[in-house]
Amino acid sequence: MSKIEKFVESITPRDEDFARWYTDICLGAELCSYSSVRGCIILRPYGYAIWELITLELDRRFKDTGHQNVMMPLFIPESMLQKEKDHVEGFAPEVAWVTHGGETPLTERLCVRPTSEVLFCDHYAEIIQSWRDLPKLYNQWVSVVRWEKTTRPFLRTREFFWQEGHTAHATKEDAVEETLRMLDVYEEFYRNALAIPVLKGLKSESEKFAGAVETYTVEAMMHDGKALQAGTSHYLGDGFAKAFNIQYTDKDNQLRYVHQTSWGVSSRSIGGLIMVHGDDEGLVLPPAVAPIQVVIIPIATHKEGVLEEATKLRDVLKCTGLRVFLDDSDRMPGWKFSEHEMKGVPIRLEIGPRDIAKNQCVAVFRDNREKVFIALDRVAEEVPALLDALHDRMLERAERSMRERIYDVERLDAFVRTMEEKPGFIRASWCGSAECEAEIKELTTATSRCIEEGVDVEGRVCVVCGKKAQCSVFWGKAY
RNA sequence: CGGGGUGUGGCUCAGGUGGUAGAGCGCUUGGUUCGGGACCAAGAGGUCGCAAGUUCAAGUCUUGUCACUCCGACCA
Repeated sequence: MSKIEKFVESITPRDEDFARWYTDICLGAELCSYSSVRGCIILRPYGYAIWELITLELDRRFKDTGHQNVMMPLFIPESMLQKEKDHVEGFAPEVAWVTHGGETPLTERLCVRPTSEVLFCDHYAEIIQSWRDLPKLYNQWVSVVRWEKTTRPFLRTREFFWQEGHTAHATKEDAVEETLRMLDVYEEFYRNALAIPVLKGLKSESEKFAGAVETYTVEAMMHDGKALQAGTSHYLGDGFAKAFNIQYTDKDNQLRYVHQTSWGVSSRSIGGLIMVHGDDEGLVLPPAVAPIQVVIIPIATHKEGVLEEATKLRDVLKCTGLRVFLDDSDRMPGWKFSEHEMKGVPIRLEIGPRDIAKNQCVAVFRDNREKVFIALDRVAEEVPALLDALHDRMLERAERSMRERIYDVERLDAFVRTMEEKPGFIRASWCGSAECEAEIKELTTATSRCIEEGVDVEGRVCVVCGKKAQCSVFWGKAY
């Protein structure tokens, strides 16, 4: 074993160097490659397949809630971007500009979209006239560019893939309802598709989206205790509508401004998958977004009947609609085991001469490595149920891991000490002032992740200044 | 933007004091193997990041430059 081990490709142990472990997985599981442009990645087939499944899961939910897909242009004229003041100021530092067409300088430079609020607004101003035109429930699947200085695969890339929903409503109530509805969609998606539990809530003033009235977020806790902003949903109010003159004639023949929302989830969610579920053997994927849900590994393929039985097994499983892969390459079985563990395949089925003699196969689960025998004529019924159970275990484990690492703190010194000593989130009351929030960032580098919903803080005081608390906040170091 | 590090086959790296490039892994072909990363044999593959300079001679020395990477600052 030790002689072999030397030659075996291995990844950095997770708890030795989390950042290197993360990169090792991205490359080792063949999710992505670095590209020749710093901060941009190439999504390889396996990584893209995961993204494709994520988009399918989300898109289905968007359609179910009445949304339509559109495609806006890649470029935004500078003058259009500048119409909403807060919005430009927020994005200006990280915008990429197109200045030339061929050799000819452009009369107005074009921004490569960092997000598409203004494009949607410009279009909405054109197509919305009457209350009958509302609501407009649009979404688009595109990539956007933000010229980041520090980049990491999936977590912070200069170009990333995402969906951005943009809606226009007649009233504030409708828009706020939409904002919260999509936040719930995100939460449900993260739990049921990615097996990732999230904290849901409102962002503080300093953390909210440039140009929004309110920003809601779903925040997930990674294995190292840091927070990943996993999705945001913004209530934009009528600020954009006023800047872009998006008005409609209401039933009472009065001109009114629309109220808008926007919301997005990006390819960063893949980073979340890696950092929530991965282990020292590699990626661990929840079945819903696993490009291969079941890998079949035949043992002793040169022996009579093995490949035939393995193929039969594959065909039976395919009929149940599962994504199955029969690895009949000429690699050693051990090599295949490791390879598919690295790729996070939820269930491995082994079938060899000894199994065939007993009319069974061996199932091994990626999450807990447990092994069970399944009768060949029971595979089609049992495997789907085993996958469901695997998803539930993954979610449960992630949930426990998060809950166990949220610490309640009442005083600033305890806050600082806890943040230093224990990876995870802190739950602490806050007066709502930007000064106190800044002080915590200054002392600990942690930021407010979101405001806890439905909590009565009567009688409580701010963890920093000791004045009357306005709300309970989750704090953490963030990616 | 500041500081450190690294650029040599696809990958990881070796090449004291200059003399015209090597290993392991991977890859190709054939054979034997197959229940946790096999073995044997024969092959293919490199203008040493780029550009100047010193020298009879540069992977090696000098200068410049570019890229990547780590730490910090910044950052939705």
